[in-house]
Parts: sequence; C-alpha cells; structure tokens
Amino acid sequence: MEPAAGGRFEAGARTFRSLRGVPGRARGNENAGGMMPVVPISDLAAYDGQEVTVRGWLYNIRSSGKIIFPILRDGSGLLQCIVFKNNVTPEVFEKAKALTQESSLELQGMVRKVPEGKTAPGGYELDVKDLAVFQLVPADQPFPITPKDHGVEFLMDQRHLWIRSSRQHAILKIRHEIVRAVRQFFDDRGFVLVDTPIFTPAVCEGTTTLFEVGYFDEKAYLTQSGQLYNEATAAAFGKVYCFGPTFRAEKSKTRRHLTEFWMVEPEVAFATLDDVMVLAEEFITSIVQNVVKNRRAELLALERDVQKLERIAPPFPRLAYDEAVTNLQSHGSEIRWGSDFGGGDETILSQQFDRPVMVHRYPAQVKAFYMEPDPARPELALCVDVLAPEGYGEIIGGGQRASSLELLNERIRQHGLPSEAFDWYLDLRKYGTFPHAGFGMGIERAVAWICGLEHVRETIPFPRMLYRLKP
RNA sequence: UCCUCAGUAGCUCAAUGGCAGAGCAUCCGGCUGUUAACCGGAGGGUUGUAGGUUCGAGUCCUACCUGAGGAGCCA
Repeated sequence: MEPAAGGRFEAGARTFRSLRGVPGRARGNENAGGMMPVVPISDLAAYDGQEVTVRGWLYNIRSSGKIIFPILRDGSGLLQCIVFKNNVTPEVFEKAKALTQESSLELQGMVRKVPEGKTAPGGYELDVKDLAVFQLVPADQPFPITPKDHGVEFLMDQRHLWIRSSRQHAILKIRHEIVRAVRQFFDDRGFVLVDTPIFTPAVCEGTTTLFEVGYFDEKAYLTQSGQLYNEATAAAFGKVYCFGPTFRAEKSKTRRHLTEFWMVEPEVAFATLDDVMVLAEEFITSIVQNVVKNRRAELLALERDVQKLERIAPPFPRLAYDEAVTNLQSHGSEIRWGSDFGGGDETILSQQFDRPVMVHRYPAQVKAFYMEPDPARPELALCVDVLAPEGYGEIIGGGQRASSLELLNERIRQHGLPSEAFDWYLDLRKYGTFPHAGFGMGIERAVAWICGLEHVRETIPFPRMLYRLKP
C-alpha cells in the first residue's frame, strides 16, 4: 500500500503492522497484527459484538466536542463510526478530529447495533478503538463534491469523483445487475455469446453518421450495431447474442442520447417476428424482476416507485403501426402514415400503458434495408420497437431479417449502399439462407427507465456525449 | 445544424442601471448521540471573453466562448 503522492502517511508502529495485511477476499481475512478480521461494511451484521478492521474513505464527519461521528464508505456500504474521547488515546482522537472528506483510512473497533431511537446506515455502527490514515485529503484543497447541491456541468466535470456518491453508486450497481441479468437470461436459454467487431469497414445501416478512424492506410468506422455479424454467427451457432459498445456520431443533444453506448443484440435462426416479440417481453420482464429482487435497496435510494416495476410482466400490449398512427392522431399528434415517430409521439404512446408497448409493422420506407417485408402487405416491414412506459420511449428495436438474395440486392441499390461492402453479408443468403430475427436493446436507456432517471448520462460510468469527452 | 435558456466566491444561488451579498465548503473557537448536525467568528471576487451605450453596467446592446433543455435522427 503506497501513500498517494504528496499525501501524508501516518503510521505508528502498530499501524504499520496492521496495514500489511491487505485483504484478498472479502470475508474472514486477518491482518498480520492479530486476529482481527478485515470486513467489508456490507458484512458487518455477522460480526455484532466483535472487534474488526474496516477500510475505506471518509464520506462525511460530524463532531460534538468529545464525540466524533466519521461516516466511512468502502464501496459495499456506509458505516457510522463513533470516536468517544474517553475511549481512545489522545492521538487517535486528534487524528479523527482532523479527518477530511474522502481521506482514505483504516479503523478498528467493535461492531454493535445502533442504539434504540438512533439511526445509522446499515443499522450497525463501529465503536472505534484505533485509526490509521492512508492519506489525509489536504484541507486547503478539499474534495470538491460537498454534501450540498451541485449543478450538472460541475458534476459531469467531476465524474471520476462523482461516482463515489451514494446516488451514482446505486445507479451503477443497478446497471451491473441489469448486465448480469441480461447475460443470465440468454445463457440460461442456450444462446452463445459471440462478439462482433468494433472496427468495421463500412456502414451498417447507412442512415446514421459513423465515427471514422484511421486504420493504417485505410479508413475504418466504429460499429453502430453488431447485427449484420450476428446474422453470420446465428448461421453458425443458431441462437447468439453480442454485447458491447456501440458508437453513433449523431449530433443528438437530448436526454436519451450518448455517442458511445452499450447494446445487447440477440439473433435467432429460424425465428419469426412473433417469436422475437415473445422473447423481448420475457427478456425485459426477467431483467426488471431481477433488479426488483436483488437491488431493491438501490431502487429505494433512488426513490423509484418499485410497484410500477413489479407490474412488468407478459403479455405486453401490441400495437400495429397503423393503430399507433390512429391512436397518436386522436391524442393530438400531427403524425401522418408513412413517417417515423418523433420523441413526443413515443411519449404519448408509452404513457398509455403500465408496461412496455410493442409497436410492430412499420412502413418499410422508414426502416433499415435488411428488414423482411410483411407477405400480407409488402409495404410494411416485419419489425418491432419496444417503448418503455412512463414516457421513456424506445429501448428495443428489432425484427425479422430479409432472407432473399434478390430482395437484399435491390434494397442495397435503393439505399445507395456500396454493394461490395456487403458481399460477405450476401453470402449468408447464398449458402443456406434461413428465416431469422433478432433485436437490440440499449443498456443505458433500460437503466434510465428502471432507475427512473431524467437523463442517460448518469447510467454509464463515463458518458460520452456530443460536447463531452472528459473525464 | 436549428430553436430556447443560462454563465456572479471552490460549490449552489441573490443583488430596481447607483457600496458585490448569503448558505455550504475551508480556517479558528464551542458542544459526549450527531443525522445534508448545530452555535459564534475569519479569510475568500478580473461578475465567461471582447467591444459598445451611460455621469455610472453584474444588470442594457452587439459579437464570440462554454454549458443546459429541446428539434431533427436514433438504442
């Protein structure tokens, strides 16, 4: 353990000995100095009445003359510690008094339940016996994020520090639970994770702007979807998914946009549009219910209405594009048949239901070139968008893929795409073409909806947006 | 790219065209159960930048910079 550059390192003989025992596992570690286990704050309930060591950062501190309440944060939770002047040496009391916000430290003391009539995070507190500081944050350059209000610009500039705060911590733990549930859902159903490339030679969908990068002597583009490659891997593995970062160079400046975001995309051989609509509703239900079950404390910390999430279950309402247009017009929208929905339209639709609504069979002209036409009405595409409730809008887009070589060639021509870039993709229609379908879900939009956030910028550790590349 | 709004202490914000202020943070002092602790005191400013109007500009005008919200487009 090295002290940070320029930081003060306080180490008495006893302290040094205890600091040598760096924990490798969360529970049951003993530091070299004795039998005292190093315990993460989340596990403290199991150590009631025992002496333990805890390590972390100072979240806040309050004092009252001869009693000091340092609040410790270790990533697993918050712990109120108590330093009574008469229970510790004068040196320990002075060190506790001098602590500054986000200083790193190690505390030793006895775990006990919070007394009747008092409250503290976690319900347990630590009666401190000894204290060692790794680094004292200098008082003349204090931690910039205080417990009071801050503006968005300031907090985004301090994003590397902001993620230590309890609200951001809750959001990112829910993000992790969502990612875990996504993988579990597909893994449990026999899907194979087959990753798709991030450097790509050409446009995927042609409609949106791509980030261009130098690739030795040629140009490459950052992927905007793994879908075309998913179609190749589906022909090899049957049921596949890819999960990784996606890049869109759109100059979009709204609460729903990032230039770099994470997308999970399943693709299923021999599946139809109806099959993936069922898959999508089961998928979303599984994610939401996993979060409700495993991250209830974090949802409550965010003041999310958990009841609204508990209601998420199949079947989701299904709305044909035709019906959606009529519906929107009756709610005052000026949308006309043949055009795509605006953000306001999605909000109008999604606010009418208490669970995600699936809008299917859009006009082919507003969708990507690879969509399979509806055999009953060829002007429609066999596609679906899933709109999250409470006005959150589109979180999933997908559908059935065109399987005819002739049709794809025609579409590529119509869209003005360079056919030589798609020769490998067209091979999939030459060598055992097959009906297949899939969808993509934007992780950040799902996190924003499940957490009940105003903006997707809080759903990813380091957001990349139109006007933000740092930190 | 377009539209709207904003920029004053480290942070969040006040200040009729007339002495640039408060809360938090920091420093000093007080308090043995605090809960964004509280009480008393201190330090802290090129009012985003450059021009202009005026006896006088944080305030009005012009341009630019930075950010926020939205549109288009999208997950």
